[in-house]
Amino acid sequence: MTLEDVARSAGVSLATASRVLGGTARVREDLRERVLAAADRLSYIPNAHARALAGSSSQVVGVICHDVSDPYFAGIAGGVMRAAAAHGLLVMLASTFRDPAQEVAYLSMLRAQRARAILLIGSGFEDRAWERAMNAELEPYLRSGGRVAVVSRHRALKVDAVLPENRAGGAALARAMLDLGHRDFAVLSGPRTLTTVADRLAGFREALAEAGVELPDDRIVEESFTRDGGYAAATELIRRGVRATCLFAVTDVMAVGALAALRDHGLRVPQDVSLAGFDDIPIVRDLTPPLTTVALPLAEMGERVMALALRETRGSRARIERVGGEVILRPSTAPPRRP
Amino acid sequence: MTLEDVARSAGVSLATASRVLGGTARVREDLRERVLAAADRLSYIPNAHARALAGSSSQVVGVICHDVSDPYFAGIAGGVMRAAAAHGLLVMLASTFRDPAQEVAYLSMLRAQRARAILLIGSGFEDRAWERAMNAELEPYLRSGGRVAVVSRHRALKVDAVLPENRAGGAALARAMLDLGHRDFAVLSGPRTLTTVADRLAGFREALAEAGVELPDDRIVEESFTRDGGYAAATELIRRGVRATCLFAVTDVMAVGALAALRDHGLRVPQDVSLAGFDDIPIVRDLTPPLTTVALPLAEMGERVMALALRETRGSRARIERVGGEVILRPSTAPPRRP
DNA sequence: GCGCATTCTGAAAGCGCTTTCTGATACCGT
DNA sequence: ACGGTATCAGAAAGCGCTTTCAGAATGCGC
Repeated sequence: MTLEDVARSAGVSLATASRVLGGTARVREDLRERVLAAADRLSYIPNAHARALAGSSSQVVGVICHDVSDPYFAGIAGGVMRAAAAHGLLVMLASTFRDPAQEVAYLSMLRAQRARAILLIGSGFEDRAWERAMNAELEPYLRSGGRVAVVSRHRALKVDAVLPENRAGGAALARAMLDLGHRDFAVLSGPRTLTTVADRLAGFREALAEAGVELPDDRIVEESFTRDGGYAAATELIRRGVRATCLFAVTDVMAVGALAALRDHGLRVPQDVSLAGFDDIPIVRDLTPPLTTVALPLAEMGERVMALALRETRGSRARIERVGGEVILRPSTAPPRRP
Repeated sequence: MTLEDVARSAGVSLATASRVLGGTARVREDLRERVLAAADRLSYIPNAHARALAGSSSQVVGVICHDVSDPYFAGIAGGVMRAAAAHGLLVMLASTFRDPAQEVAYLSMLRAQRARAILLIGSGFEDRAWERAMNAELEPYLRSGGRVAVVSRHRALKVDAVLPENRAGGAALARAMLDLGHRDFAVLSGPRTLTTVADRLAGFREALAEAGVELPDDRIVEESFTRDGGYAAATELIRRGVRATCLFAVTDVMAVGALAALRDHGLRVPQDVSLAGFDDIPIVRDLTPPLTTVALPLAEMGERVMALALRETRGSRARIERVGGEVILRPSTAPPRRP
């Protein structure tokens, strides 16, 4: 079933049928209706490939994230899909499972698909080779008219970005904990080669330093960026006998694991130790105790990054939108027990 | 940068370059290398549209689900992506946000994209018009060689399917609760027009009936399929003064909301009331108390439905794979308090 | 050293669509 | 009633690739 069939069945030329279905130009009303009727009658489905090839448009945007099944990315992806739907776009979603090489590979595939825009969601890697490879893909893509926007990347790329207030959020959280009276901290960290982690940690540390509180390196445990990573990190801290009154997990997902580990070791939150996370994924308010965290408007971030990628932008420079960073105090943090 | 440029730069014909890059036929070693070198030198990126148009392959599979940001779908989507990556496929993911019309629209878009396979994830709707529209899209797609596989649909569609043991799981859960000594039940239900809900409910009810236990309709509260829906449903039950000793939320996500509602109303789980869910999304084991539920291997379901869609299948009939259904007893359920 | 079978390469025909470009038709003023 | 200007339909040229089809080059046996 091709356009030609439709045209023939409607008794008009191929060009006219194309104009009607594409809405490209004015066509006399009666012809228009005949074409539409024919298309309907034959249940014609246009071939997106032929369209893209001839026209060079493409109704597809590509999204690359670390892992869709992680609530953080799932939340952002939800926002992206909503925005895409509003524009009649299709989304190609790829999970790299945190493998830099996969990310480059997907980028290249999305280029081959002539995606109208490419969104990179989630932390970049501190890795020179990866960075070079990414830029080698991105730069020609941009030059060929592709649009790129990112969430949570470092500034190496000169593209539009939605930037969570990682550093400021970390700092705000630290101040909030200091205000509660805490002086002994420990951090459950993800891989520090991820910019997101580095930023959150840096902000947290700086705010502590400003208050004259040290955060020695042995108070930072580095584990994978998952629930089990959080569990392992908290367990390790306990094993080491670290006597902190407040734990900061750099993501909520890790905090969930940490909470389980603390409970399993007979520590009560917040009576024995306070625990805070980062992201405000939906579930954390339903934990027991509900988790103090730094809020990020996940779905909105997805919508905004999509909007950035779609905006007309001939010549204007990269736009940065900062979001979130507000501390949400919940019962998982409390003043430290008087010794 | 087209294949022609590569061919010219390598000093071979277009056809030869195509054969080398497509791996379609044997090409003399030295020519092969020259083509590869030229492609690399020019950082050639093939045009997937031209490829699909000429060849009729397509490296893309389409996935339609209700909502990626829901942990249930996110988990399955994770499995799908993993399987897709293993086959070098790209995934177009669409969220319908539970709108049947959207589902049909996406199906049509994916057809236009000539997706190699289309996966429908999640409950179907009990809606004749929708069913007709879906079949009208699906049938020609299948006839044109497209592959379709589903997770959790009813049998109206004659396609490969991964079917969670909704009915059997509901029944098994009911029996487990009966074994604990419960006789007074209430159900926090999602829209019963969704086949998934209907099946879980039916299984649950049947098993109760077999034990001579009634589940009157006023013990079933129907709310939206979300955390807040669960909260609302539990609140409504409390408002009505229903004195059940065991609550069954038809999805874990609803159970999360229900747990919050119960706590907010001063009811302890499981001392005052037992609560069970369905799906075993990752978070529920970290709730307080950890939630009894019926396990579904989400990621595996994603991988299997992808495998079904990809298998060679000239002529063979639709294959059904049943998964999950095992009751996981956790502390959210306990014997009822002796009155 | 010749003929034939066997690879392998190149020319060319599409795949289904968009978009000039050209030509036909209708409409306006005078 | 006529030339000139808008409108609008149709023919045809690609978009970048795959894949026949036919022909060139190679290898083999005798």
